[in-house]
Amino acid sequence: MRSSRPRLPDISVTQLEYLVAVDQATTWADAAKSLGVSQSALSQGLAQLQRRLGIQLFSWEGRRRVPLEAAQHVTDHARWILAQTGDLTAWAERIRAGSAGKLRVGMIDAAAVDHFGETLREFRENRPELDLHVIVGPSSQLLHGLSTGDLDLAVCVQPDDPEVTNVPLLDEELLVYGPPGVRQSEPTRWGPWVTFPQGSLTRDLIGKALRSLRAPFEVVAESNQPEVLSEMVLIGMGWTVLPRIQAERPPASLTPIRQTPLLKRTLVVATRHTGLANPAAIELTEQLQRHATSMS
Amino acid sequence: MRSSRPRLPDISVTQLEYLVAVDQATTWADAAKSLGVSQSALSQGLAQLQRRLGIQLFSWEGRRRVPLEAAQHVTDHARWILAQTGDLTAWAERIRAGSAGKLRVGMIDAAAVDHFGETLREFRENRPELDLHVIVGPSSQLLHGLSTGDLDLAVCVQPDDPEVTNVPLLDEELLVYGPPGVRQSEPTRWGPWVTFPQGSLTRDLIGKALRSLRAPFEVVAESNQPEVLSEMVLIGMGWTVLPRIQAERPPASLTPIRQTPLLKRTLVVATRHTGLANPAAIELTEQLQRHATSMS
DNA sequence: AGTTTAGTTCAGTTTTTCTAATGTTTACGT
DNA sequence: ACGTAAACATTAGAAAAACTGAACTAAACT
Repeated sequence: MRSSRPRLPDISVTQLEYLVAVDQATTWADAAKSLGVSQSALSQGLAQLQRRLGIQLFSWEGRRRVPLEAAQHVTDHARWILAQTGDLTAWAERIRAGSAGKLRVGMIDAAAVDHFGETLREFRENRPELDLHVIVGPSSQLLHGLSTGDLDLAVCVQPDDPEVTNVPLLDEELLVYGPPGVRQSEPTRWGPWVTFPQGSLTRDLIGKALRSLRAPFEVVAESNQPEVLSEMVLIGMGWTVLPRIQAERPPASLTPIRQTPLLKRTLVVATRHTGLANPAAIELTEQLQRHATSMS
Repeated sequence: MRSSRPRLPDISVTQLEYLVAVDQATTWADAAKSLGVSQSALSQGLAQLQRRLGIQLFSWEGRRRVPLEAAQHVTDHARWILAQTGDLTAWAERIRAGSAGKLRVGMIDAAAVDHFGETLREFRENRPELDLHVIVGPSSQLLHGLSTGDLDLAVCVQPDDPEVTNVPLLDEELLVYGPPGVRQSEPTRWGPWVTFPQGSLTRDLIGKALRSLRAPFEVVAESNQPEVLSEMVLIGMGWTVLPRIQAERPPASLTPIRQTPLLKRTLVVATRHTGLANPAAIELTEQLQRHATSMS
């Protein structure tokens, strides 16, 4: 299993950065500016990348370049590689700085507010030297942040993504809530629904659970904010499915249609699996696990 | 979640190549030769890498350089990054060549010979344009090959490695075999054992299973080749645990101590999880799955 | 002590990548 | 329709990076 690779054609990290930048900016000139290089450098760099890979990544549409399908694949992969090299330099930085450094954490709202607010506060308090940054958002966004290297760690709904390592923290029970005055009835007569937007992992779980009960899943309103969903249920827009902790809390407290949960969702700590783990990330994970088990 | 990274310090792919080359060669001069560059280039490149990372990777021992502990971590990570960029260029090459290309497959002996020999033959026959290369070895070696980018796909014992995606193929039952003439007895009186060498995944499974039966696990002989283990049992060296298909086959056919299996091991298809999958790898995986299910 | 070995350093060259300026094509406004 | 702006390419030259060959240092052998 001796390697002796046939020497990779030198695709440079810089060129991959160009590719990602172009994907995020509206125009190549913008992308160049965001990287602090000339527009010419970016243009030449991308041309070079195409030559080295030997495939076309962009085509023309009027006076602007549009990514071919191939470009999207390469860009995704490039993001991943950049995240990895980022891990490498970040790790080196930590070694140099004697293990303090930076930790960027993502959390879904329920985790940040209801389950682990206290954990987070405590963690931050105990490590004043750590540059801790917390981002709250839906799971899908957090996972994207992980894969682009914008986050080191995320507490989110358990994903089905092999590119991410996850360790379970706790199970949350989700119940069905209807507008005030609605009484028990068979699932087939439930709905319509107000719930999380498309792309939400929790929405997918809810959809699956309802379908397996033969309940219709017609969605009439969407929001990522559970408080908004609660309000909509209260004003009679429709039904929803939420974790108890989010639904049965002032100011818009709901009462469930039935006490038995519709489904459970598992909250996990997700990370890029890297051999070069951030010690702060490890400690936070351990602390989260401790708090999670002490809660259940 | 806009990225706008702080621009990575230019860790170059070439420098990472130097690092793994140095790790594999006995001397830096050798490493340089294996890459086809001057020894001076390699020396300067590594010096540069240390400066960019800001940490020391090597120290002195007499007139030669020895890797510090940090170097090992960085090297492992570098291997991974190189494998990923390798995937990128390989993918591009496939696109260019109209989806033919190269596929390097690893298999453990039982898979290559007993379970999937026919599958492999058929696959190769149906794709004469494909440059297929098969390597047979123990699971641990195959997994290492995956992580270094030397293999695209491996059929091996299910590993516990988050860096690798695996899909189960089939379960194999492993039974306990003793020297000729030995009769049934309680597990505490089994052994001594001839089995796979340290580091073998299957050996670990066997060790665990035996311990849970309170059977002693004293090993008196080791080999990666099941035929060798069989022979050793026949000449009375000790006991062993093997898949039925490998133990009960001429020329050295054994009979099990008891009919109930000691444990099951799961064979899987393992790959690096890359968004840029090799279509040939996908097809082979599917074919393996079909054959596996039709067998059970 | 003399020679070989392992790796560094230096000077000069080649390669790569950059900037600045200019060129080309398309879109837009009046 | 014509001038102008926008989006990217191209070119030339400068700057940076990477490489080679040769000289250099220090340890290890003989």
